Amino acid sequence: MQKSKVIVICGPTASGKTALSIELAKKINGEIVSSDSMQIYKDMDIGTAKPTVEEMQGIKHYLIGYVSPEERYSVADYKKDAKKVIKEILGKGKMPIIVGGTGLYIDSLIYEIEYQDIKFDEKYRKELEQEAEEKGLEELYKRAKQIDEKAIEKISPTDKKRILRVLEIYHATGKTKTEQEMESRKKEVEFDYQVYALNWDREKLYDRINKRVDIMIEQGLIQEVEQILKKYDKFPTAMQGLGYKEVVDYLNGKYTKEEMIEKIKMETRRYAKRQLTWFRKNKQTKWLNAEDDLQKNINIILKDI
RNA sequence: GGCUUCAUAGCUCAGUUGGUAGAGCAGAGGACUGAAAAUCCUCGUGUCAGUGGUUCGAUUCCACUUGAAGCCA
Repeated sequence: MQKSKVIVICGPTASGKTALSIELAKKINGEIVSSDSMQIYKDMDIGTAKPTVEEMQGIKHYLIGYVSPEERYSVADYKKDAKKVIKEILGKGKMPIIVGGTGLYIDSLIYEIEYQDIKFDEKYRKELEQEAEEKGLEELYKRAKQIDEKAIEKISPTDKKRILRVLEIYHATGKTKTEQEMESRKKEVEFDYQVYALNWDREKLYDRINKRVDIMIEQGLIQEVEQILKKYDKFPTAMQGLGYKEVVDYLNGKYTKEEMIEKIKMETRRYAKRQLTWFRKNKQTKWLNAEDDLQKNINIILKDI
């Protein structure tokens, strides 16, 4: 049996993914599945540039604003949620369009990465962090190397997150990261993913990013953050979002408003660069010039389906 | 108008007792499997303001020019 087609539209932040995907969805009876690690959260609208109801033009969007900022969310959750939604859309006879900038989330789908059902061990994480603080990271690096020498070859001795992860995987499953990763890619990819990436001339993209940050501030990003801080009291991952952590620092008096705005712009530009590095890795991706007419790019996609 | 100080990477500045120079930031490239908007790695040639002079050799010393800052009138 032939696999169902699923469209994927990725690209750096502020590249015009939202507009393209909505126009495309209107043409092909599609529905949109977000693949954005920050848009999943409730009440974080302005800073994550969630599409507004008006922008959506009646096109159904999934996986946006459905998780509390107090919750911990990971790729494993995303993979499960996204697969469910894609099947639901296909079940209605519609075309799923995956849209977003979180490369890790997109890869979990297009490479059909399987995540074991394990729970996050808050206590163990804290123990490791404390140990890293007291004894130094080298200590943990050595231990991780004893467990999984192959995995550690690719990890820098200063990359705390990945060192901890090697230890955590072993602690939770008794397997090494290397073993776990081999097992995670055994399953055949279920759908026929057609991946497109949007890009701009670098300077133009940076210009769009800078302008977008100014607009976010005008739209009330600072007030949005204040409300979130009032409403919730823990943020395991949500406050890593660009624009959020910087506003929090500003509210704590760490910098002036102008400094904060410049910082958000700079960090967002860097983020866009990292996204491009990620998307370039997939050689099957078709690159669309976002500076071209929207219809022209839509026609390119239409030819493939 | 006079005096003083300064002019070095996109920016802020080191430095060379005369042998053509290096940090931080910015920027670029890369990695990435349960935090990923996170985390981490690599990368520094630039008429040393301009024109002359001294010298084997000047970015460094001298003169002039230009520009900036400060002080005095």
